[in-house]
Amino acid sequence: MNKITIKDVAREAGVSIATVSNALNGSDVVLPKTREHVLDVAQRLNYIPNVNGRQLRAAQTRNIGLFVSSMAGSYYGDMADTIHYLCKKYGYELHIFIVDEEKPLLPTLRNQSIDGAIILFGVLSEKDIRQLALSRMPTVFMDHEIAEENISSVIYDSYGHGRMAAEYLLGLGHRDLMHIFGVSRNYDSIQRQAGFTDALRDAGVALRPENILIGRFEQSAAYRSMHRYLKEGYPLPDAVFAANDLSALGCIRALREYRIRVPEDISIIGCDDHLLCSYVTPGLTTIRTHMNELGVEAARELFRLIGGGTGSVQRLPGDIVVRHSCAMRT
Amino acid sequence: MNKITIKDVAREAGVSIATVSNALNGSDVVLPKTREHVLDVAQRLNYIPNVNGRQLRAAQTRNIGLFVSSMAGSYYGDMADTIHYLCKKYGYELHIFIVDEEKPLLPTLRNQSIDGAIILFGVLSEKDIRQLALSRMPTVFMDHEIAEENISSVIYDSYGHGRMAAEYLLGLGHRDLMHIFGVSRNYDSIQRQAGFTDALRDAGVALRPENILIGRFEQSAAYRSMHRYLKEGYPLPDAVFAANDLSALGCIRALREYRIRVPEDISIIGCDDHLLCSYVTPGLTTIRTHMNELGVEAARELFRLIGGGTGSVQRLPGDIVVRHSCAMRT
DNA sequence: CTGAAAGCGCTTACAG
DNA sequence: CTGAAAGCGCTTACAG
Repeated sequence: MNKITIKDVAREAGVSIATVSNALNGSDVVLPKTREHVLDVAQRLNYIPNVNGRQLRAAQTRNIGLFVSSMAGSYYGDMADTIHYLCKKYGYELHIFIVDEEKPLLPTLRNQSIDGAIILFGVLSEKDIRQLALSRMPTVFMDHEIAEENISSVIYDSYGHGRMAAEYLLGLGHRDLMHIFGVSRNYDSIQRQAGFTDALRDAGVALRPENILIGRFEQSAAYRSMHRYLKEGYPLPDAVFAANDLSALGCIRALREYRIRVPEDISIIGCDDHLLCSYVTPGLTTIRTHMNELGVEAARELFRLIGGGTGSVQRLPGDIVVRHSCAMRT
Repeated sequence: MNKITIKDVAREAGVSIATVSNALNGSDVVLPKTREHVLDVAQRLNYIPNVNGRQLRAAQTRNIGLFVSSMAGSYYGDMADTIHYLCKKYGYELHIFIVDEEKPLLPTLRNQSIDGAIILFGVLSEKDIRQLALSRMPTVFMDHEIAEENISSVIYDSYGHGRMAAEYLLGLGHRDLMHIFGVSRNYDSIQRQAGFTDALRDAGVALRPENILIGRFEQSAAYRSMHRYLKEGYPLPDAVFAANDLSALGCIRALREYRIRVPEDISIIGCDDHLLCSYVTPGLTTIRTHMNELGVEAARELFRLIGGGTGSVQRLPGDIVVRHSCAMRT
């Protein structure tokens, strides 16, 4: 068990630990010759600085924390890579944490092992937020809207996505619409539905209350909801806006079992532009939400905050990717 | 900037910092009454223990590190969730790090901010491995075979996967086979190819050298290789074993452009059982590698090592998921 | 049961 | 340019 510390290096090199520290940290006060010697010894002893010792004393950690609810399903993976890439570019390490809903997030956030945080998902109470604001820890939220001195959010324009879907379907001549809703307390879900229903209302088009199904952003839940809907004999709508692509696919699966053709009998538009969209048949028309750009903007925003900038809210617009799951009303 | 330390709590509660520490850590030496009082004060002051202070002193960190090359593409995301779940169950925190190929991995590993590591991907030199062995840090590798006192590996039986694919295709009557290779220095790639070619050799079936194409585990690379193969007018093989599902899909895309039908004209088997397999048409027959179980086993193995167990090598067998991309030779 | 004190490994003014 | 010393926030023997 060779636990080499700065002391060992100092002794071996015949200098003080202060000099070792200075040499190692590239401080230019130390004589080049001394420096090289220290570096040599450190290398030879396989010296690895202890982060805890360093961080206990140092003002900054050069670590960024990324907090995610889950890494599954290819949603956040790409984004994590993107954020990691940017952190590296700015000279920071990225630590990814999967958030445990039962465990308070705040302690980890305020641990002072990180200089800033990007929260892709995390439940914080009002009180937590107030504390976070007081702590001055630069933080970027991606799961809802908030702005404080040291807190920004970089989010999807989910309200806009909802409107966009509605307007696209209306433009194809559809009038009897349906929405596959996501998750009740999810900000994007709520916003997408709001945008969708507002656009219908603005166009003077009624939405049957039974035409809002629960999809929970999952294939299976959307499948079950749609299946039940058809089984109970409700009239088939003209078109469906699903809160995400997976639930659109679940919906299509149920329709297929009833021999209802997409897009001949019903049009479907999803949201996200998931990898699957271009693989399935028919290709799924969807709203591209630019997930990676969201990651890029979040990282940039975090570094702006770390650099002393003040919090703001940023919304990323989406656009429609037309494939083959929507058709003009005949 | 309210940075509350154990000192503040001690002062406010009118006790020593030792007592605060004991109260907070649930040590039963402290009088219940004192304990509650301290806990109250800590709560009121929003005290959050500093991890660095603690870890500098404490023997264990209760942290596990997971090292991944990339989180993109839905490969490792599910596994990360699985491992996180198990860590939680064992009372450990999981820190996920995306490995930077240019940056030495060893320092992070030996940081002593973690009690153990699972390495899904990481380049370590012979010397690094020796040091790792000396450091006694419990470590589980998933990207190649290795066993030391404190080091285990839990890996796919990739050689077996290759054999399995070959035997399945031979069993369908195919004799002119092709392999879409993955990445040259990847352990699983090499093993899959070895298993495949050994099985052919054992069956006395020749493999044309030009029938090993480069797929790099990617759709696009496999597409390009297959496209070039067809363009140059080589005879169409009976069946293809692709090193993973994505490259199988790239291969299919190229075939489709040449109006070659799967499985009527050519059979294709992939590897992994990626989410996509059941979505594409035709459904992709593949070798299920049980990625999640691999994660489960890796975590279990790590905790066994942490508990004092000694290193071993564990291989997970795969099995064939039959869909619609392979047919009997007619 | 409680507290004074040492020490974990490091950085950073401050002397020299 | 170099070193002695203080101190970051905590835990843990050790006295009392």
